[in-house]
Amino acid sequence: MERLSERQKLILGLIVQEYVEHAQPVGSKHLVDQFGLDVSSATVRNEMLELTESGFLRQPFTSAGRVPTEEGFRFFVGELMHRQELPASTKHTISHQFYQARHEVQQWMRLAASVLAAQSKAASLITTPKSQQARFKHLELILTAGRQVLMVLVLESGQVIQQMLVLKEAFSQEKLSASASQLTDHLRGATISTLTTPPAETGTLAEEIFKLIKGEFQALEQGLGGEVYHDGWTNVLAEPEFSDADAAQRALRVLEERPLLDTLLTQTMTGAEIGGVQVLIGGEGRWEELNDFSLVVARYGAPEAASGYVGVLGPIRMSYGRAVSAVDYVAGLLSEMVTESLNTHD
Amino acid sequence: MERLSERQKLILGLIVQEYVEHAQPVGSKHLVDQFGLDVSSATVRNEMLELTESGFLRQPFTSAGRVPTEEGFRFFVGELMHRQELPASTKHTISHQFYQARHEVQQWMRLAASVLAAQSKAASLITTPKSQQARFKHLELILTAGRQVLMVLVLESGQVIQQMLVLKEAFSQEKLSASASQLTDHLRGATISTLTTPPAETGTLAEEIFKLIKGEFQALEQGLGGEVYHDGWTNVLAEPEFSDADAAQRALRVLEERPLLDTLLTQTMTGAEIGGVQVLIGGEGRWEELNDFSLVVARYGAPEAASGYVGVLGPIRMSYGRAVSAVDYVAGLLSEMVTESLNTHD
DNA sequence: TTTAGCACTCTCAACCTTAGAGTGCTAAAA
DNA sequence: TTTTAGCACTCTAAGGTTGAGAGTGCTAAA
Repeated sequence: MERLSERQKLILGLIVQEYVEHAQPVGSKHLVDQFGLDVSSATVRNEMLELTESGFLRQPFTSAGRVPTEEGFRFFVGELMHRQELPASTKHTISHQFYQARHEVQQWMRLAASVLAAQSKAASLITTPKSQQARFKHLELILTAGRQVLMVLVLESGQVIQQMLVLKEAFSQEKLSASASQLTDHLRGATISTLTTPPAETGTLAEEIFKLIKGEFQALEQGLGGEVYHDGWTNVLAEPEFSDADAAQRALRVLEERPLLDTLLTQTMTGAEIGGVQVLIGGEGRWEELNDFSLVVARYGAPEAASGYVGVLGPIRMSYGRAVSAVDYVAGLLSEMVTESLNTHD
Repeated sequence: MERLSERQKLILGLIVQEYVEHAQPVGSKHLVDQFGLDVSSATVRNEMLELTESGFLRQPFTSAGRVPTEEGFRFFVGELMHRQELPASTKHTISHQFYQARHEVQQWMRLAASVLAAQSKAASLITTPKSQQARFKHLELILTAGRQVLMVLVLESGQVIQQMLVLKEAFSQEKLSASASQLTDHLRGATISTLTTPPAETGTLAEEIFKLIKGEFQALEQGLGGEVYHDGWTNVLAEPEFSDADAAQRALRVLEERPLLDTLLTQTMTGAEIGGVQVLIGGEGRWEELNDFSLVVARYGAPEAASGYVGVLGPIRMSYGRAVSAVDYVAGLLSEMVTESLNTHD
């Protein structure tokens, strides 16, 4: 891939900008008129020809204007784009809302989905924070009936896991509470790796519960079972690229086929730091569900504790500047929320 | 509205059946050929003319076949439809899956959404069970830092509410546990109406917590804060009536605009018993979001305890026989789950 | 290296035409 | 009285044609 001249970069950038706004091929004359370039349309045409040969632009048909290719968008995002920060007043309002919702994870999630959809004008996707490194904090056992017990497991991340158990034999509430408090003392701060030695002799109630907790931790480790919050699909269906029913279906498949979303996220985010925003443009040839679409994702959370993904799905000609900063900002807020709830639970 | 002859009912029924299957206007000749009627197409035409005049059928244009009107579908659902029960083997598989998911409300919900979408071939919508009449069961207070405390509130419905509190002054974990167990004893089985007398002298920790619990119950009473699980939008986007982007948008609005869904549900279901399936066809003139769409809803849960809504959204020409029995069956299963979790928690 | 000029290509919208489906009506048949 | 055959009529959907216009690539001059 040859090096682009400054003028070529300028023209590519303007074409992306115009195309993002109007969803229509951009012609050389239009470009000169619109931006008052001090070269003629013929010159622009020559540059466009080169950009086309380099693979950054293409013509939908012989005599239409140019449209950026996936490659073109990728170059734009990588080198040309400048972030469009949210206005300070908007940020202020948003963070205030988050502050008010600080007690309820559900509420952050909904709020984050809604804010992100509104700011990026695309569809937002957010996974619940999941303890990569679940740390034990507290255990309660509540007798329900006979051998049935409700186990409430509190993690340091603030996550509460409830699980109905059927024990091998019946115990009184006193016995259960005693075991729970014994285990709470013994396991405080334990992670999956330090969760190897049972706290008591084999065959006891405590050992039985211990095994169940361990199972729960293992399931958590695999990242199974999180919810996906989302919003803004109506935004995105208004875009012309979704007027094709098939396109809309492909996009929604990302939401409804959980394994697809999981591989999409893990493969896109391998190697990315928490806080780093990744942009997946047009499926990169590997994900045909994302043809014509792009995904802007970040990971949020507290390293080594709990983290989730937050992202935006929109047409390939989405406003990346806005999407990236919106995702980044929301990811930052969510990270704060997670960290805060982590600290206050210590 | 005049009375329909048996033959008119037959013809209306067949037209609905054909239209549901092929999404295209049904002509008189086609009807005779397809079903081997022992009258001529001319006779059928005469009947169709009357049905059109009565408002049950309409012609999209002068010389197309007939399409059922909303009124026609309503008559069909009310008087002609016979339910298409799920095969016993399918039911068996489904109830087995529910049994395995019985411990986790999240999992029922996901499972129910997925099953319902698959069986009805439409989009499913399920609200989490909400305690109409929240009954107190158990309280835990877990010290986190300083004056910050995690309150875990368990309801008899099995619902667990977690809430971070900041107390007016700091207490030890022992003190908190004592208060929690005191309140648990005092409030066992209490509902919002019996939640009037504080358990202790004013100014104590217990009284402070009591007020918070009361606030929590009041929020619950208003039915605020439930999640909506859903699935099968990709099914429904494949239907021709959704190929129009605007139509797809209108349908998704039902999912994303929470107040819309709430009024839709409450207004449709007023007066309906738990277990009764309601069918809202084409918005009935009141809901323009539902033009061309129908909603099949039931309420599930345990009366006087916790209940939610389960329903299906599809094109107006959906297979009502299948949708109604699928919704009914899933509502029944969910009711069992709720009831069971209610009993085991007593 | 840039630009004016120009022939060329291709789409899109508008218009026309035609085939065919399905009707409603009429008058005869049952 | 009800049913049916026959038929003229209406309207759509699909296919084809046309012209305007947009935007190009090339050439040759600046």
